[in-house]
Amino acid sequence: MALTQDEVVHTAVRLLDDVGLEGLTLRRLGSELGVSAATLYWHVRDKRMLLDLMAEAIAAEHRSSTRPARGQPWWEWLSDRAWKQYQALTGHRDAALVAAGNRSTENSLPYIEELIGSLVDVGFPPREALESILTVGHFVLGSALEHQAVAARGTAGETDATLALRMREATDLPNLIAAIGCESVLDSESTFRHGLMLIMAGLRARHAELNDAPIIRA
Amino acid sequence: MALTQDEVVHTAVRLLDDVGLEGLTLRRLGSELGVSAATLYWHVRDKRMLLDLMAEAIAAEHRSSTRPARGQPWWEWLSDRAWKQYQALTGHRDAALVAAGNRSTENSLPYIEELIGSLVDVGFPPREALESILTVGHFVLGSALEHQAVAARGTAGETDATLALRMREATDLPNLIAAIGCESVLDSESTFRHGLMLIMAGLRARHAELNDAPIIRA
DNA sequence: CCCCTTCTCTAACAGTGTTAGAGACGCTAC
DNA sequence: GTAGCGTCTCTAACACTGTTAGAGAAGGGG
Repeated sequence: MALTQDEVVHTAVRLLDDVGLEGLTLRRLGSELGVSAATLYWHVRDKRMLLDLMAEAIAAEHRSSTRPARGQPWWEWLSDRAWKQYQALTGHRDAALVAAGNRSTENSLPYIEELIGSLVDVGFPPREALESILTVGHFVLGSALEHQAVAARGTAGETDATLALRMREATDLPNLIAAIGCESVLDSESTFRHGLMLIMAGLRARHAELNDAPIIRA
Repeated sequence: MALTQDEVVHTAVRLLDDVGLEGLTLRRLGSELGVSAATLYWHVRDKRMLLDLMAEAIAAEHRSSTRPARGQPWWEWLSDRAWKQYQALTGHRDAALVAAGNRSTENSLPYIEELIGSLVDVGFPPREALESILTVGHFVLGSALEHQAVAARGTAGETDATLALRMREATDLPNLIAAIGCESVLDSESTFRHGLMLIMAGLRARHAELNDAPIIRA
């Protein structure tokens, strides 16, 4: 049976997990598919386009529950969406880097439309809803990027442990040492959750400012 | 006079502004310095290391006022730091991408130490101060990345205007259209400011929770 | 049967990061 | 002065990359 674009994209994602972004070469992907590298150009215009499709496939993995469940507070729902997005990005090796260079196609627009709708429904003006969703998205991307940069640093170069050790020896970084504490190293997941909490707190404050104040409400 | 590493890094940054990350090749950089490509390997171990040094040089551009001015609220000071960092990243072409792939050296540790110190001084526990600063950093990186991705999309491929136009024709994206409004396109600077405002609001709420409540409550 | 679309191939091109090894420059020690 | 030595730069090449031109196999419809 003839090779299809979906097949190319999906085995490209699987190959990315194995060999990382640097190892993802068209010849390698071709041999994975039992096909020459040139053949891939029949299914995909560019390597750039392939990466775009990959980024979209990864982002679409966890796209669900585009509306809050019944009785679920909107901030919990939004937090959950951000968390899923973060998981999708950190779940595949170097996926954040792929998404970073990505020029997003317009396939994500309906999804964003639904997100905005949910925030508009609870009282945010459309413009502000969009800006807030973008804010969450930027935070997610930056966090995933940093998470994977740390991971990449671990494989090659000096590990985090030695870095932490050197810090402990330095007496001129008291606050940093106090921040990391006795635990070996700061894990990026708790940092992500903290940041998400901050943004949600800001969003709720803003929501109260917008909706409670004008309408005299108890 | 012999070439120095600083010279290499700085003309590399200048070259990046001209030709972008894709155009930044070692041979091109060499010819810019009147030197062969192989020579650069005397001053720099890798291309990866060169990029790391460039990212650090760019990040260090706007590093100043590591403490709030007298009488300046801490959140305004922190906002300003984030804004300067954002400017440094968006001020150089593709700088966010360079910073994204960067394995950060430890030169930034003293800077982070000072930032934490300023937040600890106003009553944040060290751990939370660090996580909050990282949160701001991730948001800045993600925002800069998206800003430059949009810019790159503008040069090659279909422009934002046509994209916006197509959206306007679609009747199934009412909220998105309402969000963008009659203005041509959403500018990333105002989105950044909005996100920053959200994080600062969250931070202030958390600050109140930490410092005011315990006195009254427990 | 022949044409035509769809898919895949081989061969090559221009360019990349990177390395080995050979020099040129300037300083210091005899 | 000159021999030696570290510092810096060169040429030539290697292995690889994305990408393209053009040739060919497979199979269905006139």
